[in-house]
Amino acid sequence: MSEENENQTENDLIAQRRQHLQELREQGNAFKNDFKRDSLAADLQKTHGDKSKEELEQEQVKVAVAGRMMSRRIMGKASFAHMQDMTGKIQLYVRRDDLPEGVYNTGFKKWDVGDIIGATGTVMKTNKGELSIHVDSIALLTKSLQPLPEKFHGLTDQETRYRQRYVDLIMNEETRNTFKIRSQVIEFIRSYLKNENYLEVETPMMHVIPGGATARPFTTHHNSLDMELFLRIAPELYLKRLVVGGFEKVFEINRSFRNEGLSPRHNPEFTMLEFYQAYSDYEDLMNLTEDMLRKMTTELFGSNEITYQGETYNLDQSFERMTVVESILKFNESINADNLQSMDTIRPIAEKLDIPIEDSYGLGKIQIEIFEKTVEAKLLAPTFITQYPTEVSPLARKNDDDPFVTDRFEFFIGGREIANGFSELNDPEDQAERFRKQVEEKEAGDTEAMHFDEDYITALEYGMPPTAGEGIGIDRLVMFLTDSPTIRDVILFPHMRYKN
RNA sequence: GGGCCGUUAGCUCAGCCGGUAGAGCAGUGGAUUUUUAAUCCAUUGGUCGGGCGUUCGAAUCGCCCACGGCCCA
Repeated sequence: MSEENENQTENDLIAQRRQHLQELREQGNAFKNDFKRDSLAADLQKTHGDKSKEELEQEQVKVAVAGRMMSRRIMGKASFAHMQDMTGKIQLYVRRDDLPEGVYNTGFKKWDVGDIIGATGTVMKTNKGELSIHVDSIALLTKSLQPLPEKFHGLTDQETRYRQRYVDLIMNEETRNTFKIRSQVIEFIRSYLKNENYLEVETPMMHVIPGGATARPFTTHHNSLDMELFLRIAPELYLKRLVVGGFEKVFEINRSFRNEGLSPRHNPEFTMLEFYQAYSDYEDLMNLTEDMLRKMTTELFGSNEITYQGETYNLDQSFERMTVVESILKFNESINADNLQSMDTIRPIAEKLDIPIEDSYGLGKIQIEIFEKTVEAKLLAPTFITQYPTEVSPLARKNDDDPFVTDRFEFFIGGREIANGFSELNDPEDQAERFRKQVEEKEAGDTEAMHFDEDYITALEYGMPPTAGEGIGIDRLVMFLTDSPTIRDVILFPHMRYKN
């Protein structure tokens, strides 16, 4: 395509900027990298924001700043521009007669909003009281060819925000803030667990046998080994191998992958914290979870009150705890406890709720279906649900008094599952039996059922100390903490369909 | 996978009982030495998501497709 054609098919605004870039190229290196800044916008606001106009005139503080020009108001021989760096914005006051000859008219006035610039000058305050920099030298560092969204409404189109996150980040402070909080959440968890003597580890992302959860995996292929591999659906079985190995407290924060539909709560790759500690049980982990979340909100927000989608949640009060069965009874007045205890009586309940019952479903599975349909979304206040049926918990330790259930909990807040933890099953023979059941279900057509992992059984046969483990969905936790309605708002580059 | 809604200028949006596309911001030219959604005058800019159909005529009506959003599975 000739340059002429290219310009014809290209938007006028871009063509114009390309022309500007061409002129810069003719003057020398158009992508110079010789400007050093010494100050950041937020630091300047913090250090000088409270000073008076007169004080600043006295002090004559010289600074060098750099960033993206976000707006510009030309008023003849003087102009105001806002420049944004990684910490925030600062206003520049640019006067023709304070700059070297020609810079103002043939340089500054021809630059575009969105360009990356560097400026030196003196910290000042305008008559209206805005901290600014009275510029004495200014340079264009990087030409921006793409026009930015409008200054007032900004970028609101969700699709563009996800597909071109860089534009979203340039334009929306809220977005920047969400991802800063995400980073802080992860940083907090690391320091909390390290403080508890945990060791951070990395385990394989590519599994020969996908395990640790019931979900469909992505498959891939290793060329030189000519073998099928699976992207991990959970790190669980590897982390417990490490506990066998003597790392009695381990955690991993990283991606897992599940081959399922997209939704406001599901992204095919998502981030989980999993942690395991020996000589502990699931109650210890409930206590730890409660403590960790409370300290997290205190440290990050200075408060334990979180507002999510219009509801306020207080994490100060101790979190509610109830069993699966108790919760079903609580939210279904028409159901009584006995009805949940036999196939004959639970079937009609499930049918009434339009829950399709597969032949392979046992009592426990049907209980969980009823729970998911009638309870989950109503668990707004922070709540631990405990005693999950053994049938749906193939890696969890059976309860000593009632082997129908396991010593397992899930944590809910705002009607969403955030965490899942249990006393780990460390009886290798029981575990082998559970795997066999999973394989039966897989053979009966359940694509999400687990494989039999022989090496994992071997590991347990060496002896895993009594251990409790938990997984926390980082994306969902961050959604809650940042008041984000969809998981896409907390993942920098969420998965999108290919768009031509 | 199913239902509903959306896709119009770079951005944010009008126009949708069919009559040949508009506004604000951005851009361009001009005025302006403390503005801040700066202001004032003038002005450029569109395969109306894609395709097929109905019609003398489609941004507008119908069908199909793509992408997105919400709800359900």
